[in-house]
Amino acid sequence: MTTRRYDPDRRDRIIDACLDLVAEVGVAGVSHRKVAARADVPLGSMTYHFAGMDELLREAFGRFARTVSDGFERRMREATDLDGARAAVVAIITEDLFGTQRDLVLTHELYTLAAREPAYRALTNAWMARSRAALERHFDPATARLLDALIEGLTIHRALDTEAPLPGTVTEAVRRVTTPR
Amino acid sequence: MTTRRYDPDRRDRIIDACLDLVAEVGVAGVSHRKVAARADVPLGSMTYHFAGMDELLREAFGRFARTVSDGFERRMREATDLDGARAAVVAIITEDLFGTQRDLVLTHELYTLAAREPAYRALTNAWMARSRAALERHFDPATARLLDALIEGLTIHRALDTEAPLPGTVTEAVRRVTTPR
DNA sequence: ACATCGAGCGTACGGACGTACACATCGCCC
DNA sequence: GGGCGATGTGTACGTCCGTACGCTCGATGT
Repeated sequence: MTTRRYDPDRRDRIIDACLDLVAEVGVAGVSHRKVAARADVPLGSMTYHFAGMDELLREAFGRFARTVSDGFERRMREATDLDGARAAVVAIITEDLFGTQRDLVLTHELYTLAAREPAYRALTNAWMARSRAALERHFDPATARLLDALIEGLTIHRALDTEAPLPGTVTEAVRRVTTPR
Repeated sequence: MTTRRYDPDRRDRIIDACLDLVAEVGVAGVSHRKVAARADVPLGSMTYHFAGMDELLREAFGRFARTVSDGFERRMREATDLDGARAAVVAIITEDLFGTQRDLVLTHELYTLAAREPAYRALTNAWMARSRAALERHFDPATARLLDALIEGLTIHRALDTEAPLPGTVTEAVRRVTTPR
């Protein structure tokens, strides 16, 4: 029989399907049924593995945040000196985060949830704490904080503003912020 | 008779009710019925005044963006010199935007829509263009751009990060970004 | 070989949703 | 004053939703 009984990755597959779906149609557009179809699991599996949509979303965004955060940390770890660190920050802004529509959308969906519900804020807190810690390998705490905010803002504006950015803008921004006086 | 026939503000009331509702339960949680109940209009009015939820949301967020943008512009217009402008930017970050949970949530809801659907990106574009123009009363274009991004990032981090900000952080950030070398 | 048990599934139910459309009510013009 | 477009409303329909729950069937121990 081709029954699928015993399939230990099922739970993971559901989470991944959920993330994909959120990226496509937004939190507003997901339903147990759509996720189930996308993950190719029976509807009943949804309530079996997750207490409700909220639990599923929290796990999905937890995974997402961890993934992005890992990339961030790697970039910063690979930088060996101050200029390298600056370059890494520029790369994060212009390549990593701007790169895929998917990550952009998911990030905003998460922020939106976090803005309203404290449960999700735990995820954003952890994420930001990791970013700051990674930056503090190379910069003093106050600068790390500013840099983190700057990364956020530049990323958003690059994504949500069709106006072409002036070349060198990002590099210049990083230089200013990382230059105390 | 207490019939409500002729009530020219009805359309506006619906839009306001929609914004309130979005702030409370998110775009994911709004429905024609809930908006109608909140605005105290019959369900039929919804489809009568708006072609669909999308049209309503676009109008609602258009109004919201314009309102916030007006405040921003006023702040910048009232500043008379460079230091005044810097102080105005600090005030925007620490008072205006961080002030109310409602505005925070609505901003993110809008960004989320804009991240996925180009139709909403027109709104964010216009908003950002106005911000930049207002900043350019006092700063050169490149700096205005950076400042705008910085405002964005600092606001978000203040809102989504429970870690208490170091005092003077914002002031220092604005000083660094507005000091070319 | 087979009994048992619990993990996992399919289905069916009640409710909320958006929308279409027939109808009520109004302002206006004669 | 009374008929008639235009404006606005109530309702009913089909769709899709989440979840509860009884049943199936594979794994395991003997």
